[in-house]
Amino acid sequence: MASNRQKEIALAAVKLFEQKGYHATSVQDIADEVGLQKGSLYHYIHSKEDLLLQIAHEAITEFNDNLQAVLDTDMSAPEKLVKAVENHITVSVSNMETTTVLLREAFSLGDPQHQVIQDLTDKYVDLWTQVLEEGARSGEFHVREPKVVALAILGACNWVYRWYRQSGQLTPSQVARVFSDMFLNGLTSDNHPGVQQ
Amino acid sequence: MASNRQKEIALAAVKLFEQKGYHATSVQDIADEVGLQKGSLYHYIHSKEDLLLQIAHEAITEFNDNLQAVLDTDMSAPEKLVKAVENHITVSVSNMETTTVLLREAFSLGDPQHQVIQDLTDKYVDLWTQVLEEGARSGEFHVREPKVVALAILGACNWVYRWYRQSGQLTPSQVARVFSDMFLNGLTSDNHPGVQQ
Amino acid sequence: MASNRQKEIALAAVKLFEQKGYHATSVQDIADEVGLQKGSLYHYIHSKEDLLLQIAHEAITEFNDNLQAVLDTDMSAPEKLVKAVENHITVSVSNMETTTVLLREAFSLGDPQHQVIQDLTDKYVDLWTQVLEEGARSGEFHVREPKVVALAILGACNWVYRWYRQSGQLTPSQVARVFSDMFLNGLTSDNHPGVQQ
Amino acid sequence: MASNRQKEIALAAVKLFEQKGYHATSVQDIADEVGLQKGSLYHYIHSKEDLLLQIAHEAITEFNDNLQAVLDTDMSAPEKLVKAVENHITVSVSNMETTTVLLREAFSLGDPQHQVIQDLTDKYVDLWTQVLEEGARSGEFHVREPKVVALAILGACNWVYRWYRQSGQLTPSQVARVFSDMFLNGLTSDNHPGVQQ
DNA sequence: CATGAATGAGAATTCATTCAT
DNA sequence: TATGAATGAATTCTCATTCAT
Repeated sequence: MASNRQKEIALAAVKLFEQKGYHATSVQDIADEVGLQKGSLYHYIHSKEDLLLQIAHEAITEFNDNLQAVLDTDMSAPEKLVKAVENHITVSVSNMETTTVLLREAFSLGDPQHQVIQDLTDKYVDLWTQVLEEGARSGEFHVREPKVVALAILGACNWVYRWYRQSGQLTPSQVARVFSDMFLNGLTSDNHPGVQQ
Repeated sequence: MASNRQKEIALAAVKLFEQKGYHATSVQDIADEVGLQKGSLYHYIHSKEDLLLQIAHEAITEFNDNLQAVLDTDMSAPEKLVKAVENHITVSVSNMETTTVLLREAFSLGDPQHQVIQDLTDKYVDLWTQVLEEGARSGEFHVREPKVVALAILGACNWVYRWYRQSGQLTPSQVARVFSDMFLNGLTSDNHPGVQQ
Repeated sequence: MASNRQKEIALAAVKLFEQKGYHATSVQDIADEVGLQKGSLYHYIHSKEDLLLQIAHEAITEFNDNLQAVLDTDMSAPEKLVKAVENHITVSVSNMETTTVLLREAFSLGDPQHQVIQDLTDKYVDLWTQVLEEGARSGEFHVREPKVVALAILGACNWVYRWYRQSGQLTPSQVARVFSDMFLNGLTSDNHPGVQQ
Repeated sequence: MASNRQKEIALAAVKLFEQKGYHATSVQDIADEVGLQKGSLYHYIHSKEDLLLQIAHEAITEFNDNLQAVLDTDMSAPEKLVKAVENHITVSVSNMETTTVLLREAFSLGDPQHQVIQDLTDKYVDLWTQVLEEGARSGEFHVREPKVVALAILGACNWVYRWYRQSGQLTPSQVARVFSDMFLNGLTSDNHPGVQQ
C-alpha cells in the first residue's frame, strides 16, 4: 500500500544510507534527494530510524522468503545448498544497496527495533541450518556442526556486498558456483565440476 | 610510545564503540569511562575519529602480520590455510571488541582515513589470495578463482564476530577446524578427519 | 450563528485544551477528535488561536452577564453577594472545562486578542466591586477597600476550578455557602447561620 | 551549590517565563538574555523543562517553609492566620515573577515532574487546613469545612499575582490586612479593627 | 596535566497554515 | 465541503572541539 512518494523516499534513503552510512545521512539529505522540504518528509515517514527499519525489514524478509521457498522444494540437500547460495548472492548483488544497508547499517537501530531485525536474521540462520541438517540426515553431507557450517556459508555470502562490484568480474551466478563448489567439494578433492570435464 | 593513559583511553573507546557503536558513543562517554573530563581527553587524542582510526589500524595490522608470518613459513598450502583460519578466528574471538570495531565501525571513518584501513584490508585479501595461489601452483588446491575463494573464506571468518559468544559453545580452535574442514574437503567428500577415525 | 460542526469543534477544543493545555494540543488533535482532517478544520476556524479566543470570550461573557443580572435586581447587597458567589461557583463547576480554559489558558493568546479577554475580565472585577460599593454605601458592608475585597472574593472563587472535583464532596451550592458565610460573617464573629440555630 | 551562572540563568528564565509564558519563551531567548550561545546553556541546565521545575520547586518550597514556621509558633489561630496571609502576600509580591511562574506556568510541566509540584502544593493546602483546624478545635474559629475555607483563603491569596502591581496602591501588608480582616470578621459583622476605634 | 566553560554548527522533529483538487 | 500534500519556520537538544586558567 506504499504510495509512489513513499517508495521514492525509501529508494532515496537506501541510496544515501549505502553511500554515506545511516548516521552521516541527514533527513535534509533525503529530502533534497526527493525534492521535498525536510518537514514534508514526515507525511511519509515516522522517523529516520523507522525508515531504516523498513528498509532492513524488507531486505531480510526477502532473503528469508527465498530460502524458505528453496526448503519447500523436493530437491536434494546439495541441490538446495547450491540453489540457496545462488539465490543469496544473486539477490545480494542485484539489490546491493539494500543488502548493504541491511548488513552494515541495521546495527544503528535502537533497541526495540533492532531486535525485530535480529529475530529475522536468527530465523535466516535457522533456515540455513535446516538445509545442512537435511543433508546430514540423508547422509549427503558430512557435517557434525550444522549450525557452525551454516554460519560459515552465510558469512561467506554476506561478505559479498563488501567486495563485489560490477567492474568486469564474474557474474553473481559464477561467484555462487565458485562458492558452492568449495562448500560441497572442498579445495583438495578431485571431483570439481570444472575439473571433471 | 603510547602512554598508559593513551592505552586506557583506547581500551575504553574500543569497549564503548563495540557496545554502542561509534556514532552513539560520545567523547563524554569515553571521558567518563576513564575518569577524565572531556577536555582532558584531548591531551591524549587528536580527535574521536583518530581514535577509531588507531583502533582499526592496530586491529587490521595484527591480522596482516599474523598472516604474513604464516606465509613466510615452509608449510604446505593446506597447512597454511588451516593455520591462517586458526589464527584469524582465534584472534577474532580473543580480541572480539577490537575486531568488531574494525569490521563494523571502520566505515564511519571519513575519506582520507577510511582509505588507510581499506588499503590494509586489501592487503589482507591479497595475502589470503597468495595462500590459495600457492596451493593452486603446487596442485594441492583445485582453484580457478583464487581471489574469489579467498574472499569466501575471509567472509566466513569475518562473520564470526557476529555470532560467536563464549556461551557453552565450541572453542575458537574447534570452530576453525570445522571451517577448515569444509574449505579443504567440502561437505560431500568422504575424507573428513572426524569421519576417518 | 455557529453551525453544528463549529460547535462540535469548539467542544473538542475545550476538552483538549483543558486536558493537555493549549500549547500541548495540536490542530491535529482537534481534527482527530471531531473526525476530520487537519486541513478541513480550516473551513470552520480561522486559526487555533481564534478558537481559544472564542472559547474564552464566551466563558467570560457568561460570567459578566450573570453578575450584571444580579446587579440589576433589587436585592440587598449581602443578598447580591451571596447570589453572585453562588452563580460564579455553580457556573464554574458545571462548565469546568471552559472555565479552566478561560482561567488557565487565555494567557496564551497573543497581544491584540489577549486584550479582549483582559478587558472583559476587568469589567467583571468592576461589577464585583460595584456589589461591594453598594453595600458600603448602604452601610450593610464594612468595607474600606471595595476593589481589593472584590479581588479577594473573586480570587477565592476563581481558584475553585483548581481543586473542585465531583468526587464525593460538597455540591457547588454548598461550597458557595461556605464561601459566602466566611465573606459575610468572618471566621471569628458569632453570627454564623449554622451556629445561630 | 548553584554557581553564579546558574542563578543568572534561572533569573533570566523566571523573567522571560513571566513575561511571555513558558511555551512562548525559547531556549534561544534565555541564552540571549544571559549572553551565551544556545548550546552553552546546556552546561547549566538539563532541559528547559527542568529549569521550569527548579523555579517552581523553589517557589512552592518557600511558601511551604514559611507556613510551617508559622504553624510551629505558639500564636493563637487567628494570629497564625493573619501572619500566614501576611507572609503569603508579601512573598508573592516581592517575588512576583517567580510566583507567577509557579501559579501560571507549572501546568506546562510534563507528567512525572508536574506531580512533584502538585504534591508540594497539596502539602501547602494541608498546612493551611491545619491552621483552620487548630482554630476550630480551640473554638476560636467557627468553621465546619476547614479544608474548603482553606482553599477559599488560598485562592484569594493566589490570585494576587494577577492584579497586584506596585502602581500607587496598597502595600502588600495593607492588602494582607484587608484580606485577613474579611476572613476573620466578615463584611457584615461589627467588630472590624478600623471600625472599633 | 587537568579542568570546565564556551562554542557554533547541525541534528531530528513538530506544527499551524495554505491550497489545488 | 473535504482532503492531504506541501510548506517553512521554529524548536529543543547534542556534540566534537577549543582554550584560558
